[in-house]
Amino acid sequence: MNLSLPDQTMHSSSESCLEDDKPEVILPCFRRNMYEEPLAAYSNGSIISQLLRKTIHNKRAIDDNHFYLSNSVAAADSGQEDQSSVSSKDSTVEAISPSDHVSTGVSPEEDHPLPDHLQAKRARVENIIRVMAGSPNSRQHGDGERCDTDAREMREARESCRENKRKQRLPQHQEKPGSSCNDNCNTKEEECHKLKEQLHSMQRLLRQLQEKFLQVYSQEDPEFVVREAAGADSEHDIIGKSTDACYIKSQNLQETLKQELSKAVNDCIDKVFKKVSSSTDMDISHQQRVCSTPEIQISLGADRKSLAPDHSQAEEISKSRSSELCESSEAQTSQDQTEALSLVVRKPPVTQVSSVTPTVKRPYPVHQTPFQFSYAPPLHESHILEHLLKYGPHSNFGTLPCMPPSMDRTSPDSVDLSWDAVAMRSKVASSHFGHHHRPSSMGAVGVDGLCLPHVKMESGELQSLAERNPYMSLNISFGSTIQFILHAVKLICYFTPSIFFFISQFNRCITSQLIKWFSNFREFYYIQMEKFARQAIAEGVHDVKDITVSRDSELFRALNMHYNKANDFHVPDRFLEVAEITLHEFYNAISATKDSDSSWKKAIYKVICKLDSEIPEEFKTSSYL
DNA sequence: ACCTACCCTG
DNA sequence: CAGGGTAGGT
Repeated sequence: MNLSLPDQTMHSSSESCLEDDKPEVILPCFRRNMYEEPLAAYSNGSIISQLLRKTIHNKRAIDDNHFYLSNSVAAADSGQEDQSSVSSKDSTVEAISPSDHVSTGVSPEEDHPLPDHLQAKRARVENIIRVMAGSPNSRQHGDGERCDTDAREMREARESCRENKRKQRLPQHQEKPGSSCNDNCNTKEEECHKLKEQLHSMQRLLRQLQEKFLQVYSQEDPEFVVREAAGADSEHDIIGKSTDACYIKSQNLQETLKQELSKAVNDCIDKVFKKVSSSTDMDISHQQRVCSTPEIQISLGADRKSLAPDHSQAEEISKSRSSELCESSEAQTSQDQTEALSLVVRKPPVTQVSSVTPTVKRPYPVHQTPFQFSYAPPLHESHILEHLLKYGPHSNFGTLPCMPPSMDRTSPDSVDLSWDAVAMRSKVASSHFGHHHRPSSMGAVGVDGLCLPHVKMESGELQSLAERNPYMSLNISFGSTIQFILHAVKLICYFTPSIFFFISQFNRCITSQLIKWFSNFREFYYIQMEKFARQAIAEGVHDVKDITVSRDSELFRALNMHYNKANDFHVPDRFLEVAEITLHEFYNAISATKDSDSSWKKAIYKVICKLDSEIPEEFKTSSYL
């Protein structure tokens, strides 16, 4: 833990790290996309429908594990080909994204009028979006910088909301008359934020999808690109008259995507390392060594087709979601992070591990690798780091090896929140972490893998560390994960050595959290001591020697209930001794009326802190956690 | 100015 | 257990 760093530097680094959205980094590869201009021209309300219309309806892509995307696509699908499912769709979509209901002139829904309640809902959503469009913060999308600014402003607005909440809790009674209005405003504002973020997410997500589809079709059917480039007419042709053809193509889409993505894997890795090695002489041999560890070689040597099709696609979708839905997921939960970061790392179920391990023995690039090492500055360190953490250096950080599928779904939240939380706040919502059962992909990485001193560790050391510590050795692929992340971190440092400050901020927040916890524990301890000391005095105990602390003592039970509720830890005898001494100190001080002094406890603290014991080694590792 | 302990509140 | 105010130390 490094607490001696310049705060201002760290703050500036970390804050900008976390407050920036990164469409600029994510999307450079899309700039050549012919969809870029139409995207920018679409209104807020129409863009989703337009994009969805362009998107090939691949029902196989609809995976329950990816509810967000599935609902988006399902909405379009059902609108076109299965009106009977409208009502069920509505119930599903309602809580997901209002964007799904927003349509334009080409919407098939026009041909099939919606039920009244759906129309009302649609009108409501459209109205909200119109309000957003008219707000000062609202802008047309398709411009990365603007998205960036929007996201930042939304965060600021959320912070402002949070600030308002905080102020409302203050005993300032003058706010009473307007409190309900404030609540309404805040609620509405939050709703707008949610919608806005969801829109952004959907736009980016769909843009990625378009890019992928475009590439696929450009190879399978060069005319497709020509038709697409021809403009709206050809688009209508594809969407309307040629829908069947699209569907037929969609049958092969999954396989094609898989193949294309797989083909890109080795090429990208090779290119990246060639570029890196040619651009620097920094320890590149080591990095290559890291990337060619036997474990990784196994994966490299594996047949690309060995990637299960479903998994491959799921991975693809997951990747998209990983990046696109960070903000929206956070917005959907609409919760401040109020719970402590789980520092205890637990093993995920083995079955879950095995199901995802094959995909993450190594980074998986895709054609549209948003992060390119040749991409010129200005890239803020936070861009790179966040992107790496979201995508990995080759766009696949969303499927970390030690993340079971269930966590995979929440990975965007987890990743994003991890960094957000640790840098902005010192706490992380447990809901995002699977209620403390979250595997340690980020926990261990954040605390250990990215801690700068640890970065210097060789991968072998990390592996052995993982093996020694059962709370770190989550599964067999933990080592490769660490290697992967270690590698990513090193590469980050090529661009931004000052990432160190971000890491420092991370540690600072972790430290602050720990300080708070220990402070609370300590507080409870001394409160109990004072309480029982006064109780003894009140009960007429005259001799301090009459006050003892044993395992049967009420004091001990109270403390044990607090620290060791499950009673699964054998409290050392030494604690009883120290507790008794503490009690005596309090008794004596109170008896001597020293408690009239405001700092009378400090003398006791001084005495007690000298009695502290060494923490046993085994306790530090795992077995008592 | 910054950090921390202490204290209080919810 | 967390958040926040305050006081005191550096």
